[in-house]
Amino acid sequence: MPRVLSETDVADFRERLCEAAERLFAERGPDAVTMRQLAAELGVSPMTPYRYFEDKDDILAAVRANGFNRFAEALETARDSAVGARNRGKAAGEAYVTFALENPHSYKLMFDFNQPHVEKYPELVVAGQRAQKTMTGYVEDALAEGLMTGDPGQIGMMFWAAVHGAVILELAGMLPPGGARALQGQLDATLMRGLRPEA
Amino acid sequence: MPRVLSETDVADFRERLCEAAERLFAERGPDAVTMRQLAAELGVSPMTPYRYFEDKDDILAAVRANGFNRFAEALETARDSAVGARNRGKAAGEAYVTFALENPHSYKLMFDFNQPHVEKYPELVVAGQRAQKTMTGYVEDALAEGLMTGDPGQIGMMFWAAVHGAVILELAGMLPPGGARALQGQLDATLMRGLRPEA
DNA sequence: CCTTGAAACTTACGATGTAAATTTATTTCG
DNA sequence: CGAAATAAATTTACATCGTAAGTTTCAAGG
Repeated sequence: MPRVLSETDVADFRERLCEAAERLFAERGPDAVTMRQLAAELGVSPMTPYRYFEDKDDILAAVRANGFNRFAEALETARDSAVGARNRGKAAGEAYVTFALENPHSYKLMFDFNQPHVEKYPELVVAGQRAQKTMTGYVEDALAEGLMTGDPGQIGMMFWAAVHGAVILELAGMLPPGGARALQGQLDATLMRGLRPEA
Repeated sequence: MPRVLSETDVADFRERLCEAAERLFAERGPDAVTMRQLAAELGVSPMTPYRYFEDKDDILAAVRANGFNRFAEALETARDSAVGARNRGKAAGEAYVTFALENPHSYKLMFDFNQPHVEKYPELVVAGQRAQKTMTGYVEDALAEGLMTGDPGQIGMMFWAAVHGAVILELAGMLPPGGARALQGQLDATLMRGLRPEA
C-alpha cells in the first residue's frame, strides 16, 4: 500500500501555501501571481498544489476566508476589551478601520466584489458572516441600554455601511492618509446622535 | 501618400470598441474578455485595436472613465430636477443608488480598487472627480440654508461614504434585493438628524 | 500609373492555467 | 526480505492569452 497523506499533512500544506499566497497577493495582486510561482515558493513542482486545491480560484477563496477570520478575530478582541455598549461599539469601529488600513491588501481582497461565485465556497461565506455578526452585534446591547431606538439589523447595517464606505474612500486615495479614522469617528458620532431617542 | 486616419475616424473606432467592451465586460467581467474577442466584435483582426489603444489596461481605463461620466451625468440630472437643498440631496442619493443597481457591472468596474495605476490615466481621474463633485456639492447649499452645521467637505464625505457602503453591501449580496435603497434612505435621514443644528 | 507609407493583417513567442501521462516512493503482503 | 500496488509528485503537453515583429494592402500625391 502506498503512502497516504494524513489530515495534518494536508492541513499543513494548505496553510503553508495560503501563507505564501497571502504574501504574494499582497505584494502584486492575485492576477499577477501564477500557480508556478506559488509552487516554486514552497519548493514543489507546478502541479503539486492541485493535489491540495481545486484550482487557483480555490486558493483565492481560502486566502479570503483567512482574511475574514483574522478580521473577525480583531473585531472580537476589540469589542471584548471594552465595557458598555457605547464603548464596545467605538472599540469595534476603531478596530475595523485599523485592520483595514494595516492590511489594505487583505481588506481589498476580502471585499473585492468582482471575485467569482462566492457561493461555491461555503467556508468563505461562513467567515464573512462571522465578521458581519461581530460588526453589528453590539447594536443589540446599545438598544437594550436605551442608547438608540429602531431595528437592530437595520441599524447594524447602517454602521457597517458607514465604516466600510469610509475605509474605501481612503483606500481609493480620496482621503488624506489616516482620514478614514476621523471620518469613521464622525460618522459614528453623527449616526448615534441621529438615532438618539427623542428627549 | 497613404491614407491617413482622421481624428473622427480614431474617435469613432475608440467609441465603438468601448461600447463593445462595456457590454462584454458587463456580461462576463474584464478578465474573461480577450483582446481577440473585442477585435472580432468589431470585425477587425486581433491586432487592430492596438492602433487605437495602448493595451488592454488602456481600454479598461477608457471604459471606467465612460462609466464615471455617465454616472456624473445621472447625478447631475437628478440634482437639477429638484428644488431646495434637502430635495436635491435626496434626489442625488436616490439617483446614486439607482445607477449603481441598474449598472452593477459598470459600478463595480468604476470602484474596483484593485485596478492598476489609476494615476496613469488622467481622463479617468478627471471623470472620477466630476462624479465626486456632484455627489458632495449640494452639501454647501444645505449648509447655506441652515439645515446643518459643520465642514462641507467632511460632511460631503460622510454622505458619500454612507451611500457607497450601502450599495456595496447590496452588490456583495449581503442585503435583500433593493435593500440598498432603503438603507441609503435611512442613512441619509439619520445623518441629517444627527447634523441638525441644536434647537 | 507608379511610388509611398500608414493602416491592417498575419505570424510568432513566451507565459499562463491545468489535463494527461509518467515517474517516484512508501506501505503491506507473500 | 523482495515485489506488487498505488497515492503522491513530477513531467510533458496543449489551448489560450497579451502583444512584439514582420508582412501585405491600398488610397493619396507626383
